[in-house]
Amino acid sequence: MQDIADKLGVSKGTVSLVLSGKAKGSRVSEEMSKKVKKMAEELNYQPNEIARSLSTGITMTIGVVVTDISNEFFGNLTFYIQEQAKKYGYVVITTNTNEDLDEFNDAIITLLNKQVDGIILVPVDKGQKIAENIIKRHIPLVQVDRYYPDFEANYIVVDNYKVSAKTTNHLIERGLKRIAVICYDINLNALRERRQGCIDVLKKNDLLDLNLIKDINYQDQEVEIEQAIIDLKNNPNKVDAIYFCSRKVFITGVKYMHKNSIKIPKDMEVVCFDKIESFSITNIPVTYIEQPIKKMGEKAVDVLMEQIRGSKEKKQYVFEAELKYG
Amino acid sequence: MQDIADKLGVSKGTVSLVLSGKAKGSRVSEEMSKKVKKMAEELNYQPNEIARSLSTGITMTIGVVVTDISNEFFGNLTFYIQEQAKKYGYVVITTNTNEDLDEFNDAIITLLNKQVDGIILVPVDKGQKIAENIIKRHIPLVQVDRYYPDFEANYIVVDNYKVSAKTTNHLIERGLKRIAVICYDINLNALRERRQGCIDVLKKNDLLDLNLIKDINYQDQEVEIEQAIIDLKNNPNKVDAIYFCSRKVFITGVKYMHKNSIKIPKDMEVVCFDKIESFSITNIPVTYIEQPIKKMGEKAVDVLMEQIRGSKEKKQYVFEAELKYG
DNA sequence: ATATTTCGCTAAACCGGTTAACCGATTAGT
DNA sequence: ACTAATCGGTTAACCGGTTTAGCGAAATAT
Repeated sequence: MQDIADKLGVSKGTVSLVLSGKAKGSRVSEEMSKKVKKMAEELNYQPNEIARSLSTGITMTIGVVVTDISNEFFGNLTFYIQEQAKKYGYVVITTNTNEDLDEFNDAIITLLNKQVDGIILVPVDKGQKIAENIIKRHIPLVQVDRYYPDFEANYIVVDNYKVSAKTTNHLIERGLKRIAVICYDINLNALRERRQGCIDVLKKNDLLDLNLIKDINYQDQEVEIEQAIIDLKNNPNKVDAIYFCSRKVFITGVKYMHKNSIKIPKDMEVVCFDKIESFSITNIPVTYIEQPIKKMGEKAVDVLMEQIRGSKEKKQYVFEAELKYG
Repeated sequence: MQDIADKLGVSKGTVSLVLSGKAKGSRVSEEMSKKVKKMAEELNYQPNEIARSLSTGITMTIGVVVTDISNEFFGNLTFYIQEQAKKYGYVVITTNTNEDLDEFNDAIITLLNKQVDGIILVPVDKGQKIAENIIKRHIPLVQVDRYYPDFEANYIVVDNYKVSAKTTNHLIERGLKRIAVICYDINLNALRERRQGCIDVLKKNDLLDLNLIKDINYQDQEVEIEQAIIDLKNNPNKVDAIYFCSRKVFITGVKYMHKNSIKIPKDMEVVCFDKIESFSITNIPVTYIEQPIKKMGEKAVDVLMEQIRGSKEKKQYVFEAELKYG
């Protein structure tokens, strides 16, 4: 910028005004604007956005904190967030928590120090205190997929309870009676509601058998899920269906059903919370719940942008997930 | 920082030395260090990394440019890159090209202006000129998955030709004779080599039938893949197997095989380049090629870090992919 | 003709850190 | 006892932009 100014015999300020588009307010002559732009082109000037950020306090960067970007659900969510952010001229820094509190903390501290303009995050169990630091720093924040109940912040989620209840009802109407639920024991509303939605409907229909409700620890899921499957297989009364509360438990669960020669759907039917791209390559029938991932990602960015632009209004969206019959 | 200095009646420089850990060189007394740190704690001081970056010219940020982060392969790759970068204290900005040249260009310009310390990218067809801008700016660069042939830059890839040839040989040994190949028409070595590896082996065994080699346009893949499947089904001489050159063609292809009632493996066998997580939920047997994604991601970061730290030596790694029998 | 605006641009402070040069007071060396 | 090195810190320039206040000249108003 100084180079351009020197070559043209003008001041750095003038160059800045032209190049940042603030010359319009009739502050700089058309003629000078042209000259500056031409010289910038010639010298192949590339702005240093770090300097700009320091000066303006705006980094045009948002932080995204998800559980695990290699997970199909979060990969898709992040993709749509990125594409939408791009429309606003924003760039995103993504980080993974692996459902771990320390990693969640590190991610947030890093993002805050990097001076991101806003953060979209997937809450981690017991992480509310940590998330509050974001609010304290007055950085806009949007929660997706889950949210902390008594936390005054934006969120975008689906109605997990409702769709789980609906799904369970659907299974019961089809004549299935002994329905198992396999769900992470993570104490976050999204998972809790999926589990509870089933349980409540089962109870109402007098079909609840607590032996069929399996809670899985995220870190030990491989072994615990296999054990759950074996348990269900050995249950004296035949189990009719298994409701898997997320795609990861589903994949692992079905793997062990195959391994233990449980035939789908002959022996048991399966339901998966989340659509999996490769359902289309498998020939087992699976009932699944499809979340509007694209809408969620885009809305998360839209809400975040409103907040970045100064809105103080808290937005809390609950989308409907769709039940698809396999 | 100035606040801390004022409260303590010392200079900003001293505070900086302490907080940035450069006080060790016996430049600042232990006593003063303690006081500064304590005060920093009390005031809940959080460094502004943007300011630091402007001053040092180091952003501790790397850029990653992939085709599409929601794709399982790139999602995994990005995940391992992020985890490895974290170990170096680095953060990553990810962007998607969707295999589009303009988006590739935008991504790179954005990253450069954001002053990233290095870039890991998945090349896009015809993008070499664009990628050269990175070199011109003296920003370290590592290509993954593919690379531009006459481009003096680092890369991390697998031996696509070799494993494709090996796979084809394996199919032939098993008695399969009419082997089809479905591959994107993208003019990048990775895809070309996968295709050519098959073709060469088929030719050598006098089994090559060009009608069975299908080239797919990335943007129109849905229709073109379906057409290819129908073509193969209607081929007067039964086709024994289809080699799909990437996971996305595979998923789409198998979907249309189901739709057109082609039984796997009875009617045709299938081979997929890339492992898919949900192979485990499907009961069709699939031979697949597993790339060492984790190693590739980690190595990409390691090489990039070497370059960031000043190494001028170009590193070019070719890993072996593994053939897995379904 | 003089006062007031407007125009087009410059000067300089500022964002929040880093760091090289420097400086006075001790300590060490001969 | 005099010089040199070390210690513990300060000062101020610098990174590369943005932005406000201001200034001389030209245009307009009175």
